[in-house]
Amino acid sequence: MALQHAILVSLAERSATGYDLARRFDASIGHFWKASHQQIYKVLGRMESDGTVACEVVAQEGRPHKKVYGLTESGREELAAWTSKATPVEHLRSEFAVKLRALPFGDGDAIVDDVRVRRRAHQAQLAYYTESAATYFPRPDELAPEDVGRWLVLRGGILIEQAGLAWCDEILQRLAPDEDER
Amino acid sequence: MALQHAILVSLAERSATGYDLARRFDASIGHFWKASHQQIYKVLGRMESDGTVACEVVAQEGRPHKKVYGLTESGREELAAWTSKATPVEHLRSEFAVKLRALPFGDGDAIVDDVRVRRRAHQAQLAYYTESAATYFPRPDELAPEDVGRWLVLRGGILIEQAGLAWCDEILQRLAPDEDER
DNA sequence: GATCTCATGTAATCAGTTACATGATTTC
DNA sequence: GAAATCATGTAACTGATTACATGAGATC
Repeated sequence: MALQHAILVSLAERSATGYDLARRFDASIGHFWKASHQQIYKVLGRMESDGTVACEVVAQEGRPHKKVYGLTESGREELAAWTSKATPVEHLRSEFAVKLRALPFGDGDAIVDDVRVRRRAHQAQLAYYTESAATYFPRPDELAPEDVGRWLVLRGGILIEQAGLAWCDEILQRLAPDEDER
Repeated sequence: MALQHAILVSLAERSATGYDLARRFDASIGHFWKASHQQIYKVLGRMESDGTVACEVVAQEGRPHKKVYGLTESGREELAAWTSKATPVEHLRSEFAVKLRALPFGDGDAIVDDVRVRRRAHQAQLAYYTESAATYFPRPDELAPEDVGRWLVLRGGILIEQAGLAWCDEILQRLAPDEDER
């Protein structure tokens, strides 16, 4: 149940509505932890019962009312406690790797097409991270202490996407060596 | 429901009991797709109902009887059909990245310890893949066609672990620059 | 007139984890 | 005598996805 902790982190950075959180889990923090709005509302509800978050209902003109959530003291404690205990190393789970192993039993051309799609996705994501890094952290050697975490996360994204891209390139070189790697 | 497809691939390579599959999902294919024996038995049961696999009960002396599963014609078709349609690019999900973002709100020293544990895990996994590659594919330029998939999967493992290792090193350099990276 | 944004949820289902259960043989 | 290996499962629970639901205002 790590969505809970991801929400704690996000609310620690800034209070938000469920809707706001859903958007964050679609971008920024969402690049490393996806969550749908349904799931977020459910977990937020439980967290409110637990007392780690609390909300204030804000009425608006011409817009639905909204519930702005923020961390409680207990939420801040929970977050600190979570950082202080080790997170088990997650093993990777790659449907794509399974598919590669299915090469002798399946459709090679379709798999190559799939690799190309994947390659483009890695490329796009890498470009996005690289741009974000240049925009938000133009001087990585002079980071403010509160920015170090975000910077390191971005670096991780970049390294992982580069690895994914390199993998795709190796695969294409093997399976479709004569073709352009567009 | 991709465990189903992982099982199809594994049984296509060689018929097996649920127990055998559980061991494979603990090693080889398990490096890219983990599954417990409980889950495997459950899914195998469903696949038998669906008719993609069939089993033969084999009695043994001094050992429990066993059910040896293999692909049916329909299973082989299903596997081929699966390879022929694109697999959606899975987004990464990293509790570790979330934790890095929690740096300003938590226990920096504990997080550094966590990074060290992770670094060692990546190192061990990388060593394992590298050794496997050297043992099973000493001449990667002269691979038999049926080995290409397994080789490419191994390469992916190596690239991903290298990226993970590099990430850990960058993090440690930032957060604990004076200490030994043991 | 259609689609997008803001804003909240419920219900059903599926996938995965954890705990529980059994029992013989082989190795330390 | 204890632990590991072989071999099979059931049951309860948690986490995540998908489908369904509503409704106003803003933009194209």
